[in-house]
Amino acid sequence: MSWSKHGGGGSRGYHHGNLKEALIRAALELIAQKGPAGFTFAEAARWAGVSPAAPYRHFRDRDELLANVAQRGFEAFGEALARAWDNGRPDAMTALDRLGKAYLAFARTEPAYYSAMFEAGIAPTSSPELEAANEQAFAILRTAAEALIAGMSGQTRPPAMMLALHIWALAHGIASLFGRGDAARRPLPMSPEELLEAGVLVYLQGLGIPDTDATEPPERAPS
Amino acid sequence: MSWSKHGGGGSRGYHHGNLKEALIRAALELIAQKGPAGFTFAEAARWAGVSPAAPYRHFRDRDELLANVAQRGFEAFGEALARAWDNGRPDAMTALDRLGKAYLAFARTEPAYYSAMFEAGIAPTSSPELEAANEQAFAILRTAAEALIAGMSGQTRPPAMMLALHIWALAHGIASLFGRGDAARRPLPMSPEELLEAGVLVYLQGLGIPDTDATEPPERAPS
DNA sequence: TGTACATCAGTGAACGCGCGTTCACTGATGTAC
DNA sequence: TGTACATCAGTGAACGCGCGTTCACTGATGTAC
Repeated sequence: MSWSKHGGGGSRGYHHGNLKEALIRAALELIAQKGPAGFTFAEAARWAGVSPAAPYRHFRDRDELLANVAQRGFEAFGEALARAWDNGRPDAMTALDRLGKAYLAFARTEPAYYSAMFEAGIAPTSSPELEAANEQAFAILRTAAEALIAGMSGQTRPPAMMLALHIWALAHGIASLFGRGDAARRPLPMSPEELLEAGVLVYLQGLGIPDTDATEPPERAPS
Repeated sequence: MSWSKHGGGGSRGYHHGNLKEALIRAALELIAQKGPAGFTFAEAARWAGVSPAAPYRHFRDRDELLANVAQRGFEAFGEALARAWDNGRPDAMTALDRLGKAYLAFARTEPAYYSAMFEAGIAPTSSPELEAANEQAFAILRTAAEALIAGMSGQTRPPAMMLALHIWALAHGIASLFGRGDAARRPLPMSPEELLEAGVLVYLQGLGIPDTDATEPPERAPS
């Protein structure tokens, strides 16, 4: 028996047809099951229903496959963040809250991607595509940071880059310490989402956002 | 040739004398070189100059050895943090700054410990000793959080636990994204220490610390 | 102080296993004419 | 529309390797008397 063709009903003859995709999916499945360490080239091939030599037609080695997975991960991550940010609608604070939740949701529902991206020891510069995907995901955070400080005067306005890095680090810290599904998760007296939201609110408060004495009215939604 | 006896001048006969220690040190060395994944029981034994069967006298399996390494790590981590905090002398803000630097310094100078502690997939509850060491290290952060909010009135005082968790998550996020020595480090337009310090300052500002309209005088050090 | 004995800690040989990688190969697909 | 041929993608057998684990064993150490 062979599970080689998961999606679609195409017949699997001598040629697989979409082996590259199948290998990436297999890698994701294996990483999800046993972490980025417990995944081998040979097993990915077996999972795709293909001989152990076949993967070499598509990837130089295990690392190249992993880097590809990480790249896909960053692409999906960037899309999820962009969707959550939704161009800052209806206002930056509301959108930022969604962004934070989307960050944690991604880390939780796509642990395989997340660990390939951040914990597999892959250099973010190991391929131009990976680097680009990485930067594009981070760009969402930067855009959000810029929107948040847009109303501030030059005097009190903090660097957007710094703001973005702080939010990223906090979200990543919470995700990797408390937000994972596996055994390494630490117990927490609240949900990761609550912890992140509270942290970001306090932090923005420290920056003077929302700009309490600014031109725009605060216009808070009820609770 | 055999490097079996690193420290001390004891003779190595049939008995190693301190194999358990030697294996832990070997594991640290191997993890530092190749990450927590690239470390095997057999290689640790070879490193200690001992037959591949010998480690079984001291550890049930690879995971038990890893958990032991993580435990040592948390012990050393807790000590380093406690030393940096120094009971909050001369004041909580100064001590907190040292604490943050000590956190990042540990992650950077002891990457093997750090990854065994946080990235090797070991459950923090996998042994009572590990759990205790873990809690003791976190207790320092909690103590610091309590000292920081000590002067605040019950009205505005935030929960110490939350404060400690936020600082921990931010420090961990920065350490794992930007503070490592290996290839996975991401470039940063400032030092991790500066990023952390700035983040913590903004965060505390958001909480109303230092308590600008409190009873105690601010007493800021120059610069 | 010496001896007998129990316990401890490491030996070394052996096993089965899965991995990474290579190789000449072959079935399938696409394309020029 | 058909045929010849080049290229592509996967085969399957083979290799050397290091790992984890076991086993009966043996040298070293400690202790009772």
